[in-house]
Amino acid sequence: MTRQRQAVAHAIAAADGFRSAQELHADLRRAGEAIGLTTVYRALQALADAGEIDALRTAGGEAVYRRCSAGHHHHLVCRHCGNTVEVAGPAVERWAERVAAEHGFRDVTHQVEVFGTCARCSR
Amino acid sequence: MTRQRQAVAHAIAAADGFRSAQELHADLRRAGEAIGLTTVYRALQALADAGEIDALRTAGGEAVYRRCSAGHHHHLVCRHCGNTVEVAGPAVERWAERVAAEHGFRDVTHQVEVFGTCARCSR
DNA sequence: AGTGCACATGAAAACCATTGTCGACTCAGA
DNA sequence: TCTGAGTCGACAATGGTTTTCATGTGCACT
Ligand SMILES: [Zn+2]
Ligand SMILES: [Zn+2]
Ligand SMILES: [Zn+2]
Ligand SMILES: [Zn+2]
Repeated sequence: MTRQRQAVAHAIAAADGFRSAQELHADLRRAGEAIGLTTVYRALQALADAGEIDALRTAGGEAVYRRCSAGHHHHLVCRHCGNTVEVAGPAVERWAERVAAEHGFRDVTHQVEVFGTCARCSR
Repeated sequence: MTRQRQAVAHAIAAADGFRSAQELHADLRRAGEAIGLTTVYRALQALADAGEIDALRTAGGEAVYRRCSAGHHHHLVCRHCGNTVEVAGPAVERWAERVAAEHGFRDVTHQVEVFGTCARCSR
């Protein structure tokens, strides 16, 4: 683990909610870290491959990342401020398994995201 | 509705599963339709805005579209052949509403996709 | 310290889906 | 036929991401 990768891992761990590669790069530079944009992309990809962070794509096509506790769970995301709540969904897990089995599908995975306006932003 | 938009609507209706704008454009050209790529993008966007097709983004950042029956539902997608089954999910709807309400979120939407290997592809 | 080597870095260039521009075209209505 | 609103599409621009490649760095072994 190099200094740069540690810096990226730390930056994403310190951030709340979503951060794009470019934002993280700007954050790190602002904090005085000497790191290239390419390296940030590579570090994020490595972290995502290792399952230590979660990656998804915005409607605009930008990849965004977030730190993510271990274990399977889903997210409730404020579409205004990006604030994210991790939620468990046993009902969804069972539903996904059942509906897949009914249609003969195997090796099932699923993707569930709930978007809304959080209490703070709707005030 | 112009000839070009009809062609796009027809092409996506005839296709099974996902198709990107560029693929549809290639399909149409191959079929002898004189249509520009820009127009395909605009037609797809119009159809998506009208709720007549479903849009989502691949992991590679490409936007893909599929014909989609009216009404709210989710999809069970074969990750090998792209074969798609529309499924209703009342249990998921309720779960999403409840979990959002518990955290004070409003104006809730959700995105649920189930991926697996279909019966034909797992043989 | 010196050498060798595998791997990480990062600036710049390439990539590529998507969007903007703008002149040409279509067609309905006056 | 004139007019105007709307559509089309070749081309250029945009912008996030990936690739390239020359350089740097950590590390084992002497
Ligand atoms: Zn919020
Ligand atoms: Zn789940
Ligand atoms: Zn299949
Ligand atoms: Zn639903």
